Amino acid sequence: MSKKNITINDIARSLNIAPSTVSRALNDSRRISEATRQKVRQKARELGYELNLIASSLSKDRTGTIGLVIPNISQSFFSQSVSGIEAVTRENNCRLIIAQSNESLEREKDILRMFQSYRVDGVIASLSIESNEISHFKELQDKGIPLVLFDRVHYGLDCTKVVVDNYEGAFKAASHLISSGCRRPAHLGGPLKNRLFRERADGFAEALARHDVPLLPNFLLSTDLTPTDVQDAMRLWMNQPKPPDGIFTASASTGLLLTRIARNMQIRIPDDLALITFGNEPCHEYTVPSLSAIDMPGNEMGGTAAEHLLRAISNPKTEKKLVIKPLQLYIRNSTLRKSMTHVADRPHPG
Amino acid sequence: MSKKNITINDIARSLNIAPSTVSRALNDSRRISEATRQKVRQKARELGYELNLIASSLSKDRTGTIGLVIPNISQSFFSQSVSGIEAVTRENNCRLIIAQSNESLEREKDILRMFQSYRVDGVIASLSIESNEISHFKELQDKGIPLVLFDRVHYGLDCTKVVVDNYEGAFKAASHLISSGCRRPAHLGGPLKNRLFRERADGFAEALARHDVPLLPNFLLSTDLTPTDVQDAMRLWMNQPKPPDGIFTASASTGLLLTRIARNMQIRIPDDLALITFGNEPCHEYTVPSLSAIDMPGNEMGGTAAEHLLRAISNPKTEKKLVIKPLQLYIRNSTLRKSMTHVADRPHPG
DNA sequence: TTGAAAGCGCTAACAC
DNA sequence: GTGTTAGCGCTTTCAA
Repeated sequence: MSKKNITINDIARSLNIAPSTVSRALNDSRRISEATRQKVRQKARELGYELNLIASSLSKDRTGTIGLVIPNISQSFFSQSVSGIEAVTRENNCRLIIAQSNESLEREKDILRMFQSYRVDGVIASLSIESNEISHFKELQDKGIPLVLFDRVHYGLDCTKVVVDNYEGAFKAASHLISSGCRRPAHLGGPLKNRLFRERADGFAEALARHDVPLLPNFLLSTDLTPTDVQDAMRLWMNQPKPPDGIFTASASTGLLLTRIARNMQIRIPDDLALITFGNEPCHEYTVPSLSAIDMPGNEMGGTAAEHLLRAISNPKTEKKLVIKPLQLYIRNSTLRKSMTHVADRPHPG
Repeated sequence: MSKKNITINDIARSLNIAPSTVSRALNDSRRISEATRQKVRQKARELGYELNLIASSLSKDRTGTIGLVIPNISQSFFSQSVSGIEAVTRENNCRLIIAQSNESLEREKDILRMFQSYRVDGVIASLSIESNEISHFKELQDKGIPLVLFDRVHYGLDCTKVVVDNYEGAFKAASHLISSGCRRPAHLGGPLKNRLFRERADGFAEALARHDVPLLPNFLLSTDLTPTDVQDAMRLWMNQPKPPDGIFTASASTGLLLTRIARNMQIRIPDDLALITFGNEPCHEYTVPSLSAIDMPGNEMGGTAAEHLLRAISNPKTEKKLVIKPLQLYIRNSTLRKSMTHVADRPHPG
């Protein structure tokens, strides 16, 4: 029973003017008299006219839509990013298509194909774990579609990238462990083929070196951070005569898992083992003890990525930048050791 | 430097056939010879042709896109729903536009307008808290756009709705409190103008009645569930001579808040106070104690909603249904009281 | 089975 | 300022 949609032709006819005039009136063109502008807008409201974005897109060869690919929307970092991106796109009234790669390269390729078919004006992406190969992004760029990467970026792509200083964040985290009294800090890291994890590992190692704390054998692990990996790492470490007294993990979820494993192993945090994670989930405040973390400014990173993309869309010659966002250290109870003051449970700052 | 996009005309020209033939070949029409079909597909691949969905949508008057409005993607229930919906839409190769209302009615209206402009083929929605008024959805339906609601539904709308049995879930939760030994259970509920919260409150009350447990004065509160409300409720209850010995909260996040407040008030869970929440967040497993919950099958609800919508799109005469999904009780440590066995920390079933 | 032609609703030259 | 006209890339009659 769908009422036929009202078109500009309907408005034109009922006003005895040309469709193009209606279009101009509706688009706030300068070459239109105020009188007709009013008249048209009035009639449009009266008839319940809604612009057909599809037709408009086809003739303008711009859809006003940007595509977003993220690995997984349920990680709070990414859902924050989405909010940041949405805020900006909305402000510039441009639409957003979101798709999850679920960490699959195949899916990521599919999504980009879909975006191309959709003729999105630009793409924002955070790479899947599997994406070592990036030809699909290159193809996208070859078609002239602007691209901005954030967080999980690939330096082989010539585009604006919004990242955090993983090295510095890891350095901060490790330094914090040390200043909390840890003398045997360990790092549970991600796959080193990934630059992001390499930087985190390097920052960790450098902090130890800088503070004259020895990096013990096996105390810097690189794994895929699956639950099994985490379990194995803990077993390996805790079965040593002298296990670590502090752990810096390369991902937020790993930290949560660690609290559970530690509890089951009867290891007390922070007394036996301090813990700090790269990445901050809301849940970090609710665990016992609450978890210290390096917080990644998802909202802000998303916003910046979107701003850069919009700029690149309106001016393809826009310079490509590497934007590095600052990281903040949230100190909670998981790194407050015996000797130190206890911080009452409360929401983290900001 | 954008390579011009290849069109079916390019293919047609280079093959010396008509564009319409190319279209038929590409769309697996039946009225095409296998030979030309092959030829065309071959050439298309060769030239790197990608369908222009915009043009296709305009001429078919179907976009193959459905719009999704949810209050907030960062609640795990909703991000699960998104996954469920995505799985189904993807299978039927149809695209998804996601937008968040952020619990704002104004924003929700905006989004629907945007969806109409986009000519989405259908809409799936979960209402914002503010959406008592639903004229914007009625307008959508008047334009012939199929609508399916899930979880946060409005019974004034004539459309398929996918919900859980809130009454029964609350009944289960309260019964569980009672069988865990609570004799003074309380309910921290949401705004009663909202049917969903009314049902939860009713289910709670009924369970008490059924088990001959008295519902004490002020032990069934209706609030907006803001952090302040939760704080106030706890103060009210705990200052009583005989405070509750078990709480059933109407939302998952409220439960998390409660654990913190309880800890600060030196109230032990579950010994002094058992706790169970309507809604289950991943975080529930990591709190100490872990939190018992009524789990809402987000993934499944989303999937069902999507299936129904697709059906309604392909056949507008499809019967509108009320689908009620079963709820599951996850028993964790927050309701395992002194007398009872301790459940080791581990991932919940399933 | 294929081609020719019209049209989806809008925009943008180009005239007047 | 406004109208005329010609597309945007595809689908879909209708003929052949």
